[in-house]
This record gives sequence, structure tokens and C-alpha cells, in this order.
Amino acid sequence: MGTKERQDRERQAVTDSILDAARELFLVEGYTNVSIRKIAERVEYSPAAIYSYYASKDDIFLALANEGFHRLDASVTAAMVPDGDPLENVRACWWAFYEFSKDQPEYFLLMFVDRTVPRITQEWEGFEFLQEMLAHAVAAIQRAIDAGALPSSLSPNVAMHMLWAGLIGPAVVGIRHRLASGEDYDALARDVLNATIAGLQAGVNTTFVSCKCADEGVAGAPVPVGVRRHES
Amino acid sequence: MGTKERQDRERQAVTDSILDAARELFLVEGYTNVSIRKIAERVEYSPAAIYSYYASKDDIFLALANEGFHRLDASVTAAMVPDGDPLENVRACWWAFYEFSKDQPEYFLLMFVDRTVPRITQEWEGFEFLQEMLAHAVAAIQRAIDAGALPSSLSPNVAMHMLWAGLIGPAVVGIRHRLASGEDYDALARDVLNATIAGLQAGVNTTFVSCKCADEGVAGAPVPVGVRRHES
DNA sequence: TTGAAGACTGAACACTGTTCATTATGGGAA
DNA sequence: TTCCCATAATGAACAGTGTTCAGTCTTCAA
Repeated sequence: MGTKERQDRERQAVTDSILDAARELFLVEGYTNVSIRKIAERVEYSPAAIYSYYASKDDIFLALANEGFHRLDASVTAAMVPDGDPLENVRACWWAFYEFSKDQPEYFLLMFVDRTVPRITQEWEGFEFLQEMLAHAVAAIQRAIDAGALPSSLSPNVAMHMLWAGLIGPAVVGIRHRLASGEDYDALARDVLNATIAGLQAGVNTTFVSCKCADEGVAGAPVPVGVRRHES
Repeated sequence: MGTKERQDRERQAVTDSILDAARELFLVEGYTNVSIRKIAERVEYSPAAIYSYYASKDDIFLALANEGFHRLDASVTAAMVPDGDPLENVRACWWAFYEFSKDQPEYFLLMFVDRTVPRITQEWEGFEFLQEMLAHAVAAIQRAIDAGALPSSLSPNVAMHMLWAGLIGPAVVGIRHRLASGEDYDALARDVLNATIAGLQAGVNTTFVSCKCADEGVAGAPVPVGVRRHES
């Protein structure tokens, strides 16, 4: 009997439709302005029905953020040219990160800026995936170091954190339109990225230490970005 | 008759006590977790009474944010040593900006990250004050250029934007706890700041052009930071 | 046909920001 | 002193929020 399968399929379809509705609404109106009732109305269910598919509004948020990380990974991976200039690959990798903030602003805010979801800590499903993604970014920096484009004294993991944190600012400034109209957000982001890379090339001393794995090579899992391990 | 004066004084006292209560609650619990009812309870009035002193919850926050800009200015000004090393003054100036994000996270988010208070755009009272503040930051960079610590080809206004945007990221990462527990947020922010300054020193090419005033010297009003001119 | 499992709902709870008619108070004028 | 009126303050309500739960309704295997 394929009834169980059909039921699972139907359940999955409803689950997806809820996520679709939530995504559309979040993208247009933002997280706080979207209520469970609005999502329920969109999928033509009662508000209470939503709770048999997602335990809370936060869970919907987490499901979307999970999607977001996969999309970001796809963008970043596509930006890097295999066997291309290592330093340019690093630049392209982080430029893709910035572009992602423009293409998917709601996802970006969800993942890196929005109010913290405490449960993101332990229950993050895409945890291994996330580490893998970050390992790619670290590896790209390592290749640039190996090629002599960045100082050998530089920790690729620390550099990864610096580029990541450094670019969040220009991304937020762009998303939130904090410059006067007519200003070139892309130019500002590019300048910040180039200045940071130039600073790394110039051999600036770093004091940041990634405590979880330090620098036991690329195989060492980098600290998850956008994921808080514990509530302080 | 001093009765009118006494009444005004009493009214001002209540207004202040509301702001005091709101400040304490906002700083501890965050904007969204503080309700008018909580503030009202704190000052021992009914929730409705609050509305005869402030038109809305946003108005209370704006009053506090106004304080915030003055506090930021005080911090930044205090961080700079008159006749001190020009480059160190620039570093201190922006480090104070980062420290402000830690000391007054709610203020910081409102001014540079949140989109929740649209009225900040037109009704910002401290507008001229803000421009003056930014002019100080540009002037500090100009002094570093004059002293030869930064390239003469560098536009101080562009550098100001780069440092500002570059540091918002580490600040947000810190406020939102996006690193694993135990990681050193300050070290990351310091590294980003130092790398950006090192990049500027290395003479990185910049493509950003501040359209409103370009670089007609310090007297030219810098583009307001943290204030959105138009809603797109 | 029956029984059980699951999906789904309406109503409710405890909140939120905000409004408004009503009541109380306190000071100036007659 | 009495009256009036502006102002202060309130209780109750409105419309919204996330979430829960007792009960109904459907569906399918035995």
C-alpha cells in the first residue's frame, strides 16, 4: 500500500507550501511584520494548523536560514575559478558573499544580523554542511598563502573571520540604505574588501585566535560562522 | 505666581522618570522586550498616562537615541588625544566607535542597523550635530594624511566611510553573538580595524566617491552617517 | 462496519501598542 | 467660599501578536 507514502508526500507538500508562503512574506515584509496568522491565511489553513508542521515561528525562521546557507554556498562556490589566480579567487569568494547580501537580503539578515534565535545554537541541522562551507573559504585563503600572495605568517582561519566580519558592515549599510541617495554601495564594499586584503598582504599583526580549532590545517574544522554555540 | 513653573517642573520630572525607566529597561532587556506597560509599571502610572508624555514607544526610543548620538560623540572625542600621534588618534577614534557598539548596543542598532524607526529619516533633530561629529572624524584622518601617516592620494572622506562601514560588521557580530562562545570579539574588531588602516597606508586604490560633497576639504559637509535620506 | 490515528479548527490565553470616554484633581475667578 | 474649567490620570477597550488545547472531522486498516 502506497498510502503511507502518499500521506508523507502530502504532508511534505503542506510543509513546503508553508515555507514558500513564509519565504515570500519574509522577503517582502520582513520577519517581525509577518505573523503566523498571515502565513496561515496564505496557505489557507488555520493558524493552529501551522503548529503541527513547525513547532514555532522560530522553527520556520531556522528552516529558511538553512536554505539561505545552501544558497550562499552555491554563490560562493560558483564565484571561484578552479586553477585561477589564488588571490583573485579569495577576492571573488568574498565579493560573492557581498553580492549574496544584495541578492538575498532577507536571508543575509536572517543569518548574520537579525535578532538572535537562541535555539540556533544546538539544533542547527546544517551544522556539518556549514563547517564544510567554511573549510572551503579557509582553503581558498590557504592556497593564496601557498602561492605567496598572502604572508605565510597569516592564519587562514583568522583571515577568514576578518574578511567575513569586515564585509558584513558594507552589506548592512547597503541593505539598510544608510548612505545618501546616489552613493555607490558597491564601490564602498569593494574598497573595504580591497583595503582589508591589502592590509593582510602588508602583514598586519592579528590578535584574534579561533579557539575551537586554532590552525591545525584545513582539516581542522573552522568555527561556525553565523552560529552561536552557547548563550552567554 | 510660581504655580505654572512648578507644574512645568513636575511634568518634566515625570517625563524624565519615564525616560530613566525606559533607558534602564531597554539596556537590560532590549527594545522589543520592553512594553509600555512595563515602563508604566516602573514609574507607577497607568500605560495610558505614558502617552500624554510621549506620543509613541518610538518617540521614547528616539529621545534615547538622541542621547546616544551625543554619547557617541563624547566617547569619540574623549578617545582622541590633542596633539597626539595623528594615526593613533584615528585608530582610537574608530576603536571608540566599536566600543560604543558594546556599551550601547541598542543605540548602535537603531542608528546603524535597524530599519524599525522610519521617522528617524526626516525628523532627526541632531542632524547638524551629526554632520559636525562626522566632520571631526574626517578632520582626524586629514591630520594623519598631513602628517604623512596616510597617503596624500587618499580622500579622508572616503577613508571615513570605509572605516565606518568596515567596523559595523565586527560590531554587529559582537552584539548578535555570531561567534562561538569563548571567541574574542574585541580581537576580531581590532584586527579588522588594523587591517583596514594598514590597507589604507599601503595605498589601496579606492573607487568610492561621496557624491554630496566629494572632497572640497573638511568644510564640505560629509554625508550623514546612519541617516537614511530616502526610503527606496 | 468499526475503531483508531491523524489532521484540522475555533476558542481561548496572555501578551503587545494605542485610543478614548470618563473621572478626579487642583488652581483661578467671582 | 463657591464655582468652573483645564489638565492629569485612569479603566476599558480595540486590534494585533505567538501559542495551546479540547474537540471535531476525515481517512484508512482491520
